[in-house]
Amino acid sequence: MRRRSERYHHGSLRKALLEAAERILERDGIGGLTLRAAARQAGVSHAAPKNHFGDVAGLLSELAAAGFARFAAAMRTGIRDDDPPDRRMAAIGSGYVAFARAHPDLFLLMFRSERLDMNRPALRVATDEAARVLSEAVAARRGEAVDAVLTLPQAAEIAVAWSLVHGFAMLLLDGRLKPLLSRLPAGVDADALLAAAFRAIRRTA
Amino acid sequence: MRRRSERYHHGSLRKALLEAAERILERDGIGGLTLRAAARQAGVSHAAPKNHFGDVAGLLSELAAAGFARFAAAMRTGIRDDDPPDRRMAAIGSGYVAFARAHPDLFLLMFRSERLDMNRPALRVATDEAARVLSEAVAARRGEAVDAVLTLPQAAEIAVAWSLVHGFAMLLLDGRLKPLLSRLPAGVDADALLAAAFRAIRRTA
DNA sequence: CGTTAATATTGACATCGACAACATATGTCA
DNA sequence: TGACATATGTTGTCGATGTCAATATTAACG
Repeated sequence: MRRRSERYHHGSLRKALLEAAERILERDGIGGLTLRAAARQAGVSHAAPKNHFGDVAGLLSELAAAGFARFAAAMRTGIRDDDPPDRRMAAIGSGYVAFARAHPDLFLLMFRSERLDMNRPALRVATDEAARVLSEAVAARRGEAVDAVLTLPQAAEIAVAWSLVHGFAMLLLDGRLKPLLSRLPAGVDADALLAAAFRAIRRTA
Repeated sequence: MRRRSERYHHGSLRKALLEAAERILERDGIGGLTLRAAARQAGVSHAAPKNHFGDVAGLLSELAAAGFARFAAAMRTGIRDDDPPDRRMAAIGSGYVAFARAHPDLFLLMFRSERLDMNRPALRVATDEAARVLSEAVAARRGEAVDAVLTLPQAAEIAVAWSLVHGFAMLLLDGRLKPLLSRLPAGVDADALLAAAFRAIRRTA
């Protein structure tokens, strides 16, 4: 048995390519993540990824799908079953933004539809799972069961919660909140601003 | 005097390239907008844009700057001076999302920091101008003057309003709200959902 | 053991951003 | 007016990328 680097067949190239891709994402950002770069990082030829992912959208979509699975798990870990609904919502929202800040390039990739293939089953499943976290929390706060069909007020409450945390995360990652933060007293960072935003919403809800 | 297509010097190539770029953006989306494509569309050689914009980030940044100027103007046109503050806020928010829907690819470009050069003076000026629209409206609603330094509640209110409309617009453009909309009664579209979201916020504020 | 399918490599092509060298027009100043 | 410096465009090239076709190697399975 030859050393792995000399073997013609890798054995688990699919997983290796996904790990390579994520490493590149962390190191070089979204711009550095190319098919050929992933192949290099995994130590295979430039055309090897084609067998496992088809095209570049395939690789990115599978990576995004794995990201959404971890994303959903991260949002759930912050909540406890005996938390009051309001507190659960805030915990989920904080988890949403915390994940975006912890894995900024992965998060941006996950929401860059133009480079993804939303028809990939893995990606659909993963996005649905993540969306369910928020949807269930809103239903619980309203004291209603989760149903296939939504009322407009239900949907509006989901849209408000989701848009708020998503917008905050995107603006933060894009550096657009910097001018706002720089006009605040020293020591007030993005976390404090988000917490204050939650309070402002709560006060009026 | 030769016909324009035969002239060596274009005369107003900078403007022509920006117009070409915007047309490509509308027709082919962000992925089709390249330096060479803009040059082709303008009828000049592939290296001509270099003299006016330096690199690709330069062209995209100038295009984004022009977009932000129109964006700020669009948000302002919806408001009337005799409107109550709450109504002004809603009008600005609607204008925000309406612009994103009317010019989706331009909007996405405007917030894609990785492809922009935020150090370009024109872009800084334009983003500041757009941010001021929201900032002033929040100050007016709170009955406070616009000041260089912000209190945390002021900033939180700006962050809430901005994040809400920005998140809604981004999720909508990325197609992420489709599952939510499909679970709503027939006839409820994105506009209705946004209006309901504003009502939900207002009710608690 | 032999055949078929899966997996990986090599080589090629069109396109892109960037750069260098060169061509042409504009404008300025003596 | 005329020469010269500068701004504006063109051509050619380079390395990198995604994709495809052709080929080589291995695994799977009867």
